[in-house]
Amino acid sequence: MARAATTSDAFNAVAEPRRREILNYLALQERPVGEIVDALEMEQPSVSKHLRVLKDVGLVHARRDGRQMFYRTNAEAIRPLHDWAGTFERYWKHQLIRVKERAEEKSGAVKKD
Amino acid sequence: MARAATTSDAFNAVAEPRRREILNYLALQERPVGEIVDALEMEQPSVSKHLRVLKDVGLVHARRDGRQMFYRTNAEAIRPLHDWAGTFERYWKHQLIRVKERAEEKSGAVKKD
DNA sequence: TTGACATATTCCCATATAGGAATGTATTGT
DNA sequence: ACAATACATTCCTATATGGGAATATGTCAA
Repeated sequence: MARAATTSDAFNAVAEPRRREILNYLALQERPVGEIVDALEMEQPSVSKHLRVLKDVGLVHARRDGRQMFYRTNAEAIRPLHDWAGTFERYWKHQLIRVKERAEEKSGAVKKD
Repeated sequence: MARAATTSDAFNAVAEPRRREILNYLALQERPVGEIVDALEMEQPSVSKHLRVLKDVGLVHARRDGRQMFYRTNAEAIRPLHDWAGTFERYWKHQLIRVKERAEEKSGAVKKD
């Protein structure tokens, strides 16, 4: 079997750097495709294709206004990713504590703040 | 150009569901490959290959003990992902506030708690 | 050294891109 | 209706898988 489709979920969709750039840009406010093309200096078809992927997994919402299509980031869809990564927070905090403890042992100092 | 390599960064590496399972499992404590195989019911070569990818991007650390290789999650490497997703936190909070406000408008109730 | 155990790597293949080029579609102005 | 504008989709191709099977490598025990 090949790799999972980028359209399968948010994890795969944000694995692409350009798509993260688009999400960052659209988080500030909704924008028509043309502005994304100009701002991020990407080819228009490329932007449309990335937006299609993002829309399919629910990471962006689209609204038509005349000839333009306005897109905006649906931050809510990024939460599962944040939550998953967050489950490791206690582990990296523990690691930092251990690093700090070792540093204090080495220095021989007993800080009391 | 094809899709970016899974070894290019943590984002690509965790896009694979089985690799997230492995990271979850190894976060609790270090484990030899054989236990991962048994616990997650995956083929041994498959586990070794996923571990290789995870190690290449720094998401796990390995330690040899006799014939066994013990792996453990390097939570620190997951922080960039958590941080990136976290930049959207204020946006989804805003959305929740708006949803709440609309709900209150509709109900016509003025809660004072 | 030989055999067994624990992992890692290689080979093969079906599949899914991502980018570039070209083309199709929707909407507006005249 | 027709041209122009703004996007979306299709076609093509090089590339990168991820799983299964087979094999190679590393380590320990006798």
